[in-house]
Amino acid sequence: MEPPGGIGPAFRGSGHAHGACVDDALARAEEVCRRRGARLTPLRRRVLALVWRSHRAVKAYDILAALGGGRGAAKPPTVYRALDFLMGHGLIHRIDSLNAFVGCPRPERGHSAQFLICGGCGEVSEMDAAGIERAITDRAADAGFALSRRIVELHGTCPQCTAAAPRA
Amino acid sequence: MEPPGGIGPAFRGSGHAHGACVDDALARAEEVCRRRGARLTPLRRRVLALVWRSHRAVKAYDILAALGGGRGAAKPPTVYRALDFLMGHGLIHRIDSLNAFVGCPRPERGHSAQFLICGGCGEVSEMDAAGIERAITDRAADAGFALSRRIVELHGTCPQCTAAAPRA
DNA sequence: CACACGATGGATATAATATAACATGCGACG
DNA sequence: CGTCGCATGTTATATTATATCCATCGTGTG
Repeated sequence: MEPPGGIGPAFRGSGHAHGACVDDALARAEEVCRRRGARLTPLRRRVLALVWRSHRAVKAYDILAALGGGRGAAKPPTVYRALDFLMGHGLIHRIDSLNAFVGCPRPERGHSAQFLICGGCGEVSEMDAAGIERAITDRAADAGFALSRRIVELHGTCPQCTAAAPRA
Repeated sequence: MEPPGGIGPAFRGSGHAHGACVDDALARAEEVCRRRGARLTPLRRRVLALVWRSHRAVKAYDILAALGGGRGAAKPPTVYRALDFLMGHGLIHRIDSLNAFVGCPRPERGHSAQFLICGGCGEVSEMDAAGIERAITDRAADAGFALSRRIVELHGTCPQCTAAAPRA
């Protein structure tokens, strides 16, 4: 079974049914696209499933390889275009500090997320913390700065990895 | 007077004495290195000055080019090594969402910064907002997550560019 | 002085990430 | 049927970053 999911504000322990988790994500994606008249083509669906293979951030070239990087196979633009589409519809997020991508657990809601990124297991957990959001909004307003994109990527160690660490 | 250029929470207008601003930054860097026994060599100093040429984030390969990218000239590792040194001593910050670097206006203080990045003029303003910091710390603690690096990069439009914009 | 050592930077090569530009297939719709 | 637009394929290249090995230089030590 896959490494477990950092969905929701807490990292999850080991036992979660990741298959169902992926299926849910794909179902939500279908729904979102259907409502918007966007086309979740087989390629895009495949890329989305690959992003959801784990709860870690996935690199574009790993997706490329998984699609079959050899001859007659996928080329970089194919992957980047699919990723652009998925990002455009909020189905995945880019983690800039890793040059990598994670599935969004709540694509329905336009949200501005914060990410907890564990350096031990690599899991990425998405939060939508109103307090952080508000502090940022307030401070930007103080500066007269009109916000567009907010990037909050928090690196550290998740509870499971902290517990598993032999010692400091 | 504040150190210039996007320093402090406010963006500055056009007229500031940038030469003095760079000189100050270099002087602060000398001081920081001296106190730590670190060597701000001519190369590193030159790279730092190039980062400070503007208050925008500077790309590694632009620095490379400015050092003389031609024959007999600087190669990528030279630049990246200098940048690593400067980051290690808190003299510059990396802006992950731009793959670029900005000078740190307050290298003396270990701080965790937030960046306002104007999409119009490209200026980057560093903040150290206690409220944002606290919200992040609290929320990470809630999740049992041990923070190491915090990345807060806020894209948008600065007051000057907003004012200059023809209309919405 | 001779020498070892560590820090610095040079040189070569390549890895990793991303996009530009143009071509092809294919379904919708008049 | 024609053609329009979108998705994808194809080729090439741009951009960002690192690995590895080597040369130089100052410093401390025998």
